[in-house]
Amino acid sequence: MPLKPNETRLRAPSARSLETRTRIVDAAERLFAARGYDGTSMRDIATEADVHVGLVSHHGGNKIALFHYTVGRRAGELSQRRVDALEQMKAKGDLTVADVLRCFVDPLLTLSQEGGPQWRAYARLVAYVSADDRWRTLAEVCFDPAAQKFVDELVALKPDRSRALAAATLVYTVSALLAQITSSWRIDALAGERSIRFQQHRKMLLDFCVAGAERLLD
Amino acid sequence: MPLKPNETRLRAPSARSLETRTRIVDAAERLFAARGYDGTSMRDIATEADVHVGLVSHHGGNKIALFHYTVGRRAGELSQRRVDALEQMKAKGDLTVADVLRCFVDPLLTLSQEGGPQWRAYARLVAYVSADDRWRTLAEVCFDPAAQKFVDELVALKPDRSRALAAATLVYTVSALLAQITSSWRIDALAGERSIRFQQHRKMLLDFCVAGAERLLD
DNA sequence: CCTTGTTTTGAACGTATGTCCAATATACAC
DNA sequence: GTGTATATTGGACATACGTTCAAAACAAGG
Repeated sequence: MPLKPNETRLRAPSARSLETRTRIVDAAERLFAARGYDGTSMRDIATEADVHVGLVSHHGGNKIALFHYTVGRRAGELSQRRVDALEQMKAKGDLTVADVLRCFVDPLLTLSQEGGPQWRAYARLVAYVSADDRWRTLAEVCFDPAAQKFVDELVALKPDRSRALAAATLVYTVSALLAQITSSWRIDALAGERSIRFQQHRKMLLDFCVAGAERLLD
Repeated sequence: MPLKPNETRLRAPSARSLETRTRIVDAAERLFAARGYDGTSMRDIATEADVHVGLVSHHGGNKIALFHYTVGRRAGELSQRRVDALEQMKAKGDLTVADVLRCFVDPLLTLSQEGGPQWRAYARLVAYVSADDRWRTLAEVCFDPAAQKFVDELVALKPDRSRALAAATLVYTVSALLAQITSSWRIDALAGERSIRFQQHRKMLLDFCVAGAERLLD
């Protein structure tokens, strides 16, 4: 996916230029994730990236193109990790419903926790895009292909159940996953405890979703 | 909760004035729900309400006050319906975990489907506020008191389990509920079916969440 | 009808926005 | 070095924003 569409160049971008590009997109990622599309101005991005305003347009195209690129940049890697995990699990032997959900949930959950601040920001961005109807087609392009594969896998595992049940399972699981990423503080607040450990959160999330999935599909 | 704080009047507002107020807040509710806070301008609201720009400020105060009021306006009624459902269920006999979740989920789910277009918009607004960290304290004020009661109820039902498990149960359930409201089209899309019936969606949601809750709490 | 308080209008304020363009600076091929 | 394509700067553009205010229209009590 090109940063600017129809970009015809005679020379390859310099190393410095590529670094600037990255700084701009990283800044956009953080701000779009934190404040949303409308809450983030091109000037905010320029300031965050420590760069002149015109440069944001020069490297990222107009605002909406930059947003699309920012969302799409890591979408491929995320999907790849999910599908890879699924393939590896399949190679090991027969799949269970729990395996399928784990392969879908774990990559984003782990990256958001241990993939550094940019992946943490990106996970929030995924939640933002998934929640807003305005980005519906963008979300379909970026995330639905992988999601379809996982629904297919669930259907293959439980061929006597309707596809609607598998689809609902995945959507509820995604929503709980994104809630875990964006609102784990809320669980802590309602629990009256201070910052429950990550592995405990992960276990609760997977237990909840696996049980729900088995109820719908068994 | 007053629309404008510290409003000192010598006369009661006229019927026409009250109707204008309602038109403005209803318009704000629709637009804030559809486009978010930053995506909605005061002029958008004025146009949607078919009213002069200055009137929005006059009736609603500044933008943030209007937003707070819009979110808060139906929060009380929603919480009341939830708590009422819980009390009625308790009066009937011993509660189950499934009962508690149903009492929490059903009011918003039913209102969003059968409460008219304004409640449908409000349900989306709740999802928007719940998802965005920026409205964290607003969400706490509007929704946490009722949520706490439901966590308390789960804890009372399963006193040997940690409060963190009950809190996680409720957060995951809320996220799935909001996903159901805002993204049921996504379930349909992944399922490859056209508009599954509301009652079927409701049953899938409750089955999923109840199973997850029982796994975490039993 | 006239007074008084409220609702509505019209229009302006300063500021922020996205986008664009001429200019300068930089990097690289020859 | 010289020339050329790219990267960066500075600054402008029209438009949109939230907010404010004086004046006009309105409602109601005396």
